[in-house]
Amino acid sequence: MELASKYNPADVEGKWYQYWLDHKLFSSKPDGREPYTIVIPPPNVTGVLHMGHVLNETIQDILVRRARMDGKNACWVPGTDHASIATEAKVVNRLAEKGIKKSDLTREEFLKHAWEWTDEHGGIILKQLRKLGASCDWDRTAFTMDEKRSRSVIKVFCDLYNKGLIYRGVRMVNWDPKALTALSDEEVVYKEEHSKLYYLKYMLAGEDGQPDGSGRYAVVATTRPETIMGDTAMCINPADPKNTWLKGKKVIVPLVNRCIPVIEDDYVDIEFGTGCLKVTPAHDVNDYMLGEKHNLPSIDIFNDNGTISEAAGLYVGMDRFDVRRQIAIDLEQAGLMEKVEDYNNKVGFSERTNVPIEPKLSMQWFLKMEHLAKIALEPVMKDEIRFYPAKYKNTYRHWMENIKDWCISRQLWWGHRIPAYYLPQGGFVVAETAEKALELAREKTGDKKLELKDLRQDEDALDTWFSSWLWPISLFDGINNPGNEEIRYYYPTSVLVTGPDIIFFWVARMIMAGYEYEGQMPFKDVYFTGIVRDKLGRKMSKSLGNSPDPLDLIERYGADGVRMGMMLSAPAGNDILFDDALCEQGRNFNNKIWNAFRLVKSWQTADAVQPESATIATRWFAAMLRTTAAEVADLFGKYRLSETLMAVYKLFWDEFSSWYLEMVKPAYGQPIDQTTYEQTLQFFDTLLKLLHPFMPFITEELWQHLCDRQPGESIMISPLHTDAPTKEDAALIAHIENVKNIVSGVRTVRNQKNIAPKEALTLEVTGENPEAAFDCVTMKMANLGGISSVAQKSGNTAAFMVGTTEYAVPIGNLIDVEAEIAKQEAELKHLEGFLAGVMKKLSNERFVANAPEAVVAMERKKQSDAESKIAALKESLAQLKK
RNA sequence: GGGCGCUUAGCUCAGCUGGUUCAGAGCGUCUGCCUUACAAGCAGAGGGUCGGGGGUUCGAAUCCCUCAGCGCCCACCA
Repeated sequence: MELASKYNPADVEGKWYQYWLDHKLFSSKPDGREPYTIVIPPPNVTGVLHMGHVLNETIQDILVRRARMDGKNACWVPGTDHASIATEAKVVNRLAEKGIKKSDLTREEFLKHAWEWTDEHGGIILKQLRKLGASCDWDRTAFTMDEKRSRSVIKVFCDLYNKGLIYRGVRMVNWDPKALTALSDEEVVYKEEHSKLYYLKYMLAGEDGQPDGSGRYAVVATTRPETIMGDTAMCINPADPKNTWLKGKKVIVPLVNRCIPVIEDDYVDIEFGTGCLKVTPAHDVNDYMLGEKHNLPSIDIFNDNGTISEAAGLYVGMDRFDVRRQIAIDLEQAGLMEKVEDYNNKVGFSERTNVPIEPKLSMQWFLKMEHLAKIALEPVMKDEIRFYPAKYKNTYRHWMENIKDWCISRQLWWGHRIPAYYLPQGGFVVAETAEKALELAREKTGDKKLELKDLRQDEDALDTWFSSWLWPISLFDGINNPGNEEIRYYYPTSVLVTGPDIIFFWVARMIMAGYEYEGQMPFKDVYFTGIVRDKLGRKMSKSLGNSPDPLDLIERYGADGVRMGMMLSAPAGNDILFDDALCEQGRNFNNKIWNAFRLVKSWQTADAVQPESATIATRWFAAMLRTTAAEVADLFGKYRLSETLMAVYKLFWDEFSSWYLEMVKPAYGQPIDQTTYEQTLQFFDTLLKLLHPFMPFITEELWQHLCDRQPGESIMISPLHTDAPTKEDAALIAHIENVKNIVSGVRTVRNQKNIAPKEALTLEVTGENPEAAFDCVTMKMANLGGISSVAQKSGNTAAFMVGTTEYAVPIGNLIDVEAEIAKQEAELKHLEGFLAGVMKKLSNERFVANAPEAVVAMERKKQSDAESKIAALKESLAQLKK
């Protein structure tokens, strides 16, 4: 078999992915094994793969693949989200391009377009995931709006309604004037804006003031002068001395000339502006509260699209921002504007359409959250559900403890339609189907002649998250079919991998639904990833053009290379500074593995006795492997994946390739003994398995080549088994660590003296040789002709220390006495300083008295070690100076 | 305004309940090598006193206080 000297991912990735699919290796069914379940955070159905997905899905795939090799029944369920508002916006835009307005279509016609769009673009992202190597059980692919999921949503809505947790009412909500729908509080993003603070004159009514600006007036500071048409009161703080004169008065709204009362409420901040607040109950949350409290009328001056309504009387039909500009001019001209100041304030924007939201009174459906928050808080605080990193527990608690009711209705068509049916005689019923609704309606009204056509279903759809929050349950049909085999087996899921930005949108609500509908947590662990940024720390964005196309990266570096690049810098919860160079490192590592494999497979075997150096090498590497495998298992348990990868990386590159393979490598053209060869293949097998979760493709390719495999065999389902490290392992590893240091010492001498690696040297050990048992390894690795113990090293040597032992390489006339003296004197100085520090500690009575014995003993050992090193150095220097 | 987190080598980060191998890793840098697995490589080297200040302690990167800078989340100040 011929292997190219460079690994080419394109040759193997597609092949093995198909192989895994063909042999159904991703599929999972309940059985006697321990389940390991992950549900994918469903990407938007019409979305395309971006770097955030790559991070998230790579982590999930690593966890799932590892669990599979640990002998668990791993099930990773894929799917997509209908993303109500986002998708509807896309469809609306697309129709607009064709010159079609949404308002010209019926609901049915619009939905037909939406489904076409979904069928056309839907699932592209899932196809892209396959390129990454994602081992999802594709047969389970779900959609939040497919039949089962939809039925679950409707059933849950009805249930919550019947429990009295869902209600309908007129409330102040966040209105998106572009999407023409209400939003939940979580969908509003506040941004700092440079705006103006306008100081408006409100003339006193009656004898004191005149509408033309002469006479007495009060000044109100506002950022939104365009809302004055909705003013129904002015409010002052009763404790505000500078405004007492206004008590009980009436003022005139500028331009509008409406007479409104001055009310008093300690809500008003005396320090802000003039201490006078205009009250617009229809267009500000706080004003709404004031309006309720003081029984003020409410004038809704906006249309749904943000233009001024008839009710305003002025500027009718103009856009809200145009009015702001115009009214400032008009106020100025009327002499009713005292001044304008620059001002920074926070403005709420719609998360999806990015237009400023308008607080608006409207009839919406709400879910009461108090009960749900209560059942969901404790399990997280008590670590029954563990957050990684744990700091998000605080965030979670704060939200849960300050929770408000969830506005779940959206004035959209793309989504789950609210199953409420209005009756001709008023009122409504809530039922899972129209037929059941009719039954209920007949019961409720006593009118047996009611027909389906008499009922009118609510036009609104549900918030997208009202389906996502059921995801871990609905994927196993636990809502429609409670207690079924799948839900019992796979639920609760093992871990949720997601970003902290959706902790409220999704994570918290899934926990609520989990306890409400399954009586237990939806997942045991939550792994919060960071945000993927570019190497300068900027968020990736289309406008900056700093977001690489994942598929392009895969083409350049291979999927394994990209996965590794991503994971090299991905500690849980920290932002990821992504750099192509990391993928390059990943690709290089692939190549390293590839070439190590080529070396091993190039060896011819012979029926020969295993050399002692190889015996030691295999014993040592076996110890190394056990030790690292244990470390890896531990790190996996803590979700410290980048560290896990680094541990395996170093094991393969440094320990296996640079040390082990060199230790056992036969001379050029020579065969290797059978024992060592088989042992090496065994090591390779385990190494590939340790690597497989991180780099599935190359490991499968090489594992298949490692020995003859049967069709259907695969590394991804072959168990990873390693023994626990032993005490002897640690001792052996420590010895070889010394050997490595000795070898490095000799190599440094070679480097400094320009001695070719081929030229054999000899080594002198002053005094007893502590690593004599490993001399054969030292000799091979450092290319030494011999190692001898001497009482005193010979002249013309380059010396170095390992531990407390002095080693010397005779280098004949290559010696540079001056340089050698300088080097040793520098070391001597350093050691003397070190010893002085140790002595200071030991001469401190309080240290000796208070510190634990072991610590004091350690200092004593440091002292004696330093003293013996110093003695050796002094002797060596004396000799050099002769 | 409230809360959380961060500040350790040029870069990205690890250092848990204070004391052995505590000043580390990877990358980058520098030097020498095309040595028949790998130049996407090999061998070697240099580099920080742990943001500033104070405190607790026999002993602090590690605990406490404080200052500075950065980041995130939440909040109705018009």
